[in-house]
Amino acid sequence: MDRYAKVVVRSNTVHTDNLFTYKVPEFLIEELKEGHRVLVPFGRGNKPVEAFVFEIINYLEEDIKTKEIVDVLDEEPIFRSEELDLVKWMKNRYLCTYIDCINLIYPKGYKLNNYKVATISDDLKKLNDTQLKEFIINLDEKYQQVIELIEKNKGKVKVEKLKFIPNINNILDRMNKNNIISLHWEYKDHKNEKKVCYLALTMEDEEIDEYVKANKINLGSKQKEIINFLKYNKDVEINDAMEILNVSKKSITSLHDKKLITLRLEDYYRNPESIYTSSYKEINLNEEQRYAINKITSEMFDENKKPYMIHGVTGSGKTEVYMEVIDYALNQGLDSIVLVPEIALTPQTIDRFKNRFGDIVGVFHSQLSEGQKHDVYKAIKAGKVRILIGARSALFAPFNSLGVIIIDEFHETSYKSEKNPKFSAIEVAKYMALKKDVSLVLGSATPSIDEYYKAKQDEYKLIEIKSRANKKPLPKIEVVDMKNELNVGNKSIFSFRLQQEIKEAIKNKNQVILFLNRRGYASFVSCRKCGYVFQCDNCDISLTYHKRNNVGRCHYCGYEKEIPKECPDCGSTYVKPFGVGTQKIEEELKDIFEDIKVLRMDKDTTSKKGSLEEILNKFKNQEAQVLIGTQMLSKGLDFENVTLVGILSADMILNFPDFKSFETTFQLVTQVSGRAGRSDKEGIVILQTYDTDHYAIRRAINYDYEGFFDDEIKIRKVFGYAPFNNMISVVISGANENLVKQNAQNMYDSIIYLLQNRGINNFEFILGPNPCSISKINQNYRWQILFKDDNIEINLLKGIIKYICITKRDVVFNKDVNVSIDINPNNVL
DNA sequence: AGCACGCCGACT
DNA sequence: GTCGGCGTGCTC
Repeated sequence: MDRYAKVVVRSNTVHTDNLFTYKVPEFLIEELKEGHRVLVPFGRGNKPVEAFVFEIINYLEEDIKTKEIVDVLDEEPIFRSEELDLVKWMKNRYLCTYIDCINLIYPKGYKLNNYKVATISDDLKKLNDTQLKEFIINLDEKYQQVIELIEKNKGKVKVEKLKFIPNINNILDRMNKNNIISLHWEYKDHKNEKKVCYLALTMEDEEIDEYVKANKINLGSKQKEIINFLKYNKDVEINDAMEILNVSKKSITSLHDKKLITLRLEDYYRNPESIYTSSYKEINLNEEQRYAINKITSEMFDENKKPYMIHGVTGSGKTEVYMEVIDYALNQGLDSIVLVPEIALTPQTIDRFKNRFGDIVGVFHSQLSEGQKHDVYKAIKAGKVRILIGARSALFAPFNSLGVIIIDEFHETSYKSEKNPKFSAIEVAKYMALKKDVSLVLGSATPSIDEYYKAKQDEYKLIEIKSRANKKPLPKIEVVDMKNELNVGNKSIFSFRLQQEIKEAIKNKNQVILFLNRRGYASFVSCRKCGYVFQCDNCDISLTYHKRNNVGRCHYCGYEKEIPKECPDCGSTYVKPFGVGTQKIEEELKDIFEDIKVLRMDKDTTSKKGSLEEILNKFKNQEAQVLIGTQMLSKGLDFENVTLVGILSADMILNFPDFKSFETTFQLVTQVSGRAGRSDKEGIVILQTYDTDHYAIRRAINYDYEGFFDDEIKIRKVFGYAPFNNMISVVISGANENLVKQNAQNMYDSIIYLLQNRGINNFEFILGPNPCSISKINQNYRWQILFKDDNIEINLLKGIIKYICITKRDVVFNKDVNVSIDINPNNVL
């Protein structure tokens, strides 16, 4: 019986984002499985490309011509059927391509390179040397050049290496047609796996000297050293040997040539103990923690269990709960995934897991190279890594028996991807939990409003932890009204109250954390006379002033320019920086408190590898009294000597033009406050704001999450925001402003037309087209249309957007504009 | 997208 | 008739 395979072809465009049907050749019928990686001829030139088998069928659904699969690329399928389902689900949910999803869940451990080659045609090969020479001499000069190059390259040359010849494609075409050369595609399948080389002697220790003598082998002193070393050390890694003995690779290969040693290649990852033994440590868990652990572990093998949401105040010991749950799972033979918001910011968490569980803890994040990712995947498949800590992409790790997924600080925006596929790790985790019966645990001190609403609707089992693990109360938050500070003549960024508390903390040898949501020195530079504001040349963004080298820097594209003394517009010298950034805080702090030691933690000081750890260690070792930082500070840092937290301006986040800004304010205030008083010392928080009456501030200072939730959910309901509606953002961008605008309008008109055809005449759920809040990034103008699934079924809405933006893309949009679809985006800038 | 192919004008 | 360049349309 005939067999056919429906495959997804590796080609990075939406135009080929379909399932293609290929005939399965006779010799592969037995072997080929769904999830296999195969090689198929694609396009008119039958270019060999990598493809992924999604389905195997034994009849053709319609009368289409098919080509045959060339070969299967790996012994085993790389995807299980549940992973294929996940790809299909994500593609549909986030309106992205198959390949976007495949790239996400399968690190490119293998690289398939294809290239076109030219060889002498079979006809010419039949000629003898003199005939050939005569034939060539009569050819066009350019033809001769090509043949020369082919012969120089041992009868075969890559077409891409001939590109320096003008009009080469035409020349090759004609030579091909005239049967002078033949053109065809070749490929190479690279395995991108890291291997380690081990050395060992080929014979017993005693025999070796005799063998050397008997065969009269000359050994250099270095070579003798290696042999002696190997007598006493078994299985030496080649790099170690080279380093310890200070020998070159040449000496080692030469010993190998003399058949005295063997070289053995093995997979890169270390061999940790693969059998897990629980290292019992007395941990004092409080009743609430124990309840949470019991609840989750007792239901681990229940079918159709709901996901859990742990709402625990800052410092409530959620990590201990996670670790106990994971420990239980391990003892039951189940593996775990722990998602953290940003791997770089959580060295403390990783340390805690490694201390407790040892070598079976793996780390995974997007900054790893493709090869490194592949190594981690292999270790997971081999059962050598059983707990994986990572950013959102760690969710797709190929565990054989996954039992637990934990998402820590799940309210963080980093769980939503900004690039294709623009997935939400929480949504995907829920999908996976449902399909695989995994225990999913979301934890946060400040749950996002939409998920908490769902918890109240019984989609989650809500577990509350209301007391801190150290039994200390949460630090008191004191509000300072900055309007009054101005009235009493304090123009400084620091209120008198905050200054007083800083003094007090330093006197008592305690530490201080100051939080400000903006890096740099000043938020913008402008001319006091004419109001000119320095802007980025590439983006619609004002430049942030960085005092050290007197430049304005764009925080979107990195553009920098020197700030002149005179206004480029009116020529006046009243050019001044406005607003405050972390740099300015540092400067002003040093003005007020002489001899104070300050550390600054923001994107500017932590961009170098290892610099974050350095800053954290310095602060931990009390080398500085004050740590100034941005958002980064809110993410789970634990310093026992911090007694004072200063929030310098809560308004900055509050006034952000986004519907989630109140939620973000509440979360940041709560999280940052939670950094104080984490050990035996009690903490205090000073919060400075101009808007003392705002409910986000009032609720936050009382740690009243429920109250904030009640206030906020009413507003969300009235305006139809999440969780009551989904929001879909379509951004059209391009270098030509008019074209972008026109295309946005074109899309709007097409959508309206389709909706009217379906009898829908109320378009209030569509906003736009409008220029984006940030109307230009990197020389690209941006227009936006926003949709809410108000009065329209989400799948109908998505179907229409998909039809316009993907299926009919070429008709609706110019090829020079870029169309980006985001389902429930983090922000709508 | 990326590739092959076909059409057309220029030039010998 | 040949060369060089560009526009077009399809991909199992």
